[in-house]
Amino acid sequence: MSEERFVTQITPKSEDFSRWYIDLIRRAELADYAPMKGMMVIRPYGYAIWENIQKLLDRRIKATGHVNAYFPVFIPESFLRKEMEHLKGFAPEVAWVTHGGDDELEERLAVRPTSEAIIGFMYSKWIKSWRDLPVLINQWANVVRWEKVTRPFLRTTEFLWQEGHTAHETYEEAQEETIRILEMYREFVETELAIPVIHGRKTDREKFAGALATYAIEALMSDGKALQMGTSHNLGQHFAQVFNIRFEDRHQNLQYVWQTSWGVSTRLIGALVMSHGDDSGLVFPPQVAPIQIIIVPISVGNWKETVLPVAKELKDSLERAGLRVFLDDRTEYTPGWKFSEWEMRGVPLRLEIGPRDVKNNQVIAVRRENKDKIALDLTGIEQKVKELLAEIQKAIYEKALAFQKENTREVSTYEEFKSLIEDKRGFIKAFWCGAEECEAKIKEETMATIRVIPMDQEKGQKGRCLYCQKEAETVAVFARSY
RNA sequence: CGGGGAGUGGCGCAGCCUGGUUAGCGCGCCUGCCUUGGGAGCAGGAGGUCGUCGGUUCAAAUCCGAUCUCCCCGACCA
Repeated sequence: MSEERFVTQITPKSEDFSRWYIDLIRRAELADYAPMKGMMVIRPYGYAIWENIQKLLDRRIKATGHVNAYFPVFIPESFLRKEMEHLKGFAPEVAWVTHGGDDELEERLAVRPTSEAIIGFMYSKWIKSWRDLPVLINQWANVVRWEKVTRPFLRTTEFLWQEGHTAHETYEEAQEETIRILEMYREFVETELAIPVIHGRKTDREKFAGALATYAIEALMSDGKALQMGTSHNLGQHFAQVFNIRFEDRHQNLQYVWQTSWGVSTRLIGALVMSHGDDSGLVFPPQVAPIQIIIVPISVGNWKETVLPVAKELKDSLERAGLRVFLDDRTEYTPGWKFSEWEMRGVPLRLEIGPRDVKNNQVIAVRRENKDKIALDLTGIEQKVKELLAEIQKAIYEKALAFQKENTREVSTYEEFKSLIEDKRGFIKAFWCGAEECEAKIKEETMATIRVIPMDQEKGQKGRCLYCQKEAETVAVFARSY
């Protein structure tokens, strides 16, 4: 029954990818449109994923010495204006508060598009000595950017994220932090979200407004387009100079601090959908799945007396083992209906239990990602289920990795590049001379951009620039992107 | 922001061109019976100021204008 489609309200992925994406998000109740342009409601089933992401990432943020705090949602216009390069980057998408009640404000307030400015201001008050450094603060918050084109999770007017903001004594320390976080994001996304990424530096054209350098993790969605999943910026002393964040160093010299900032957002949820989902619906990796195990009792005969008590006991014991379990004992739906429904919602493992299974002291386990069925003995099932979930997590990652590898290609000629980007998309590795002009022309002619310049470049490699044919030493990864 | 398409019970649509009593259909929902190992069946039932505002008309889902929202393709964008 592998090719049968039980869920008919969702456009098949192969037919229309973006329609599939939107249908799925709404049908699976991850999110729904709000009545204001570009805004959405993250529904409980979707928010549960965010909570799992928060929990798993926050743990890592704290483990690397950071602490959480919260800064204001409003930022005075003059603060943003202090840093023109930064403001220019954001100006078109800033939402402004002009009135408090009926009274016009003396100064407009920006609804934060990001918090460098307000945090920079506060840091200037808090940091006086090298003994105050480093400052390692993270905040979980919402931000607003008035985007023209919006899509649920991928780009919405308001979104949730975490933003880390650190201040250091030296450039080297700040750079180390920038890379440490990039690596933390890479490990987090690959381990917990089961999405393989490439990581590297952004070109000047693509970097954060006001940063010295921006690094990013990028993943390939299953339609062959790239999605930026997290960024880490070395801000240098730019904001320190603007907001006068100075400290007296170990040799009694007054110096500007070196800063970083970094973030990931609810876009990660969109990435989960687009990386792992299939024609039957969502596929969630167990680590972040809102429900890891769905128990479906097979309702035949006097199942309420025979099957249901065993199912309840199974649920309790799995919950005691620390698993997220839901027992679907609704009588108004048939087992078959429930199978399809929970597959659509991406639950990684289904346990079916009927009278025959009760008799045999077993359950039928069905994996979401490959639909394999196996019988599991009820005795000691907690351990077996945990192992199975770990296997599923790994299998989902391996599948995505295989896809990424298949769709990462190297080219040497521009003709080859153009035809690949048109038919197959995916990541394309090619030499680039470093000129912004070549980058711009390629984008104009093919809609592909440089996603990152990978960290792991071979030393001393030489080739010719994809566009201008001049000698080049840098390989860049190109793709069409979201 | 430019070009194109679309808004009709919860969802998917028909009706609109050519205005005319009661706005249909499928799915879903409710009640009952019967069923339940891959989205069961039968019977009965509820639910819509046709996105919103205004105009034309004796009469507007239908014609005209404005506006909001969504989708697609571009431009823009950490």
